[in-house]
Amino acid sequence: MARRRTRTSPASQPSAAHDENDRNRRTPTAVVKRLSLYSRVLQALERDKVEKVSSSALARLLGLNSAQVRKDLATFGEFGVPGFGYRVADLRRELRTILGTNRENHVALVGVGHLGTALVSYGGFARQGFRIVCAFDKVVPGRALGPDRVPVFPIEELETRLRGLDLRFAILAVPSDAAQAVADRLVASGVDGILNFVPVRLHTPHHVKVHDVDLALEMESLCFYLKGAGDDFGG
Amino acid sequence: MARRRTRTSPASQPSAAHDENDRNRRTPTAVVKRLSLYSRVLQALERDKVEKVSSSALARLLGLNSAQVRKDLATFGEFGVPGFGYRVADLRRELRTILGTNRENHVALVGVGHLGTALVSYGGFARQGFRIVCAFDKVVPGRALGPDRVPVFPIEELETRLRGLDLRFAILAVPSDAAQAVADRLVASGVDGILNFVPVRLHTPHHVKVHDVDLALEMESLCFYLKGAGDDFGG
DNA sequence: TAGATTGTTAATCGATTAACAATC
DNA sequence: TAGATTGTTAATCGATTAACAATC
Repeated sequence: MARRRTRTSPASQPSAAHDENDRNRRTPTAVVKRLSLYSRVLQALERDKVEKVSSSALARLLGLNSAQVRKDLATFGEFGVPGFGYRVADLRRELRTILGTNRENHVALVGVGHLGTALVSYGGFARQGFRIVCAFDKVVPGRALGPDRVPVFPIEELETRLRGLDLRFAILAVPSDAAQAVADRLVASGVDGILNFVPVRLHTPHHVKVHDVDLALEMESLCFYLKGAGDDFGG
Repeated sequence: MARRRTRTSPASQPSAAHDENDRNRRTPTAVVKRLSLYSRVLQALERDKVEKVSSSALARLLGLNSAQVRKDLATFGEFGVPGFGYRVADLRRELRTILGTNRENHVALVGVGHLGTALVSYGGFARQGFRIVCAFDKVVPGRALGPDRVPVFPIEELETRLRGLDLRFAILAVPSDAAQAVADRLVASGVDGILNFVPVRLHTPHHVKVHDVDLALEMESLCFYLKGAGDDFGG
């Protein structure tokens, strides 16, 4: 586990625990997104029995620069072997540990409308180990949801149901006018990560991480790049 | 319509049409996303009968820097009045024109699984003028989808059905292994904007704009920031 | 006119990339 | 050893922010 190179200034290192939390907080979203991409590519390579991969091969697969790949990976340790590359299985395991996807993560869903219902059955979450274990809505449908028969509880029971669950994630897919109130209740129940599908800026305490997914906004961005590209060129 | 300030070098302007397309292609995604956000905030302000807004008020509402707001807006013209601010209705109209959301945009949906079905009924698209006018799937459900009764056609009919529709957007929500083939057919049918929900990097001609929405990736990013923030602190 | 706020320039900050010594 | 590829430094590029003259 010894480092191959000495640090420029070993004296400047704060305590280890503080160090890691700090690094996690400070790592830019762009880097984290790329880590997830690497992780997924490595999953495919491992499935195909590829044993080693170089930064330039990874870069090519994802349309990135190889220096960027090396830099991203080197943020968290020295996972490669100079002159050789990275061992696929090892690197994948490291990345999953870094991302926290090396174990099953339980998630609550609030808002069982069309989108919420679709998300329960969405295979992509399960594939990365995210498991929706319970759902809440104002109106409770007669039956459990999706292939996993996820139970749906009335929203009034949010606090009591979450109490024993040790669950830190929630997916928010309620109507706009309910979003802030529900978010407050989730946070009070110990949730500190919210994947927010509601087009509203949520106000939450500092330690809570909100990730917005705004489908209409994605559509509008796309629209911008299209608009004009082909108008009125009487071709 | 005269500019208030002279350009540093008026001679350096290329032809107008080339100029605009070029600008659209070069405008960074981050700026475009913010334009959509401004547009949405202005929609709310207009609904609340607010007539004027300053860059600093907009910045506060969205958690941005006021200089950034002014710079973003000034990219496309001089929409403000020094000493006064921006007229809400005017600015909103300008932004919608820039984004291309000042008119109804027709969209095709390919892949009517859980996610596709949810997207048809998702109110957020309709609210910004995006209308899903037809859908395609391998398996055609017995009935039309959602409140608008969107017809679902067999995927074989993609080319013939799209022929007369003057439709430039598509939403892709098919299984991973079908994604590239479907994208190719969409492009061949004249689609040049794809909102891609499939976790696969699509290869398309240069003029086609693909926007990836990767739900599992968003979840993984969130997971990174959570992991570690509270472990093992026997509190 | 005095006060306010724009559009823009210059300074800062951060992220990407090129280059290369270290090393397998 | 010779060839390859890492981790890292320094250079480049782009995006954000501060500051202010222009102007309503």
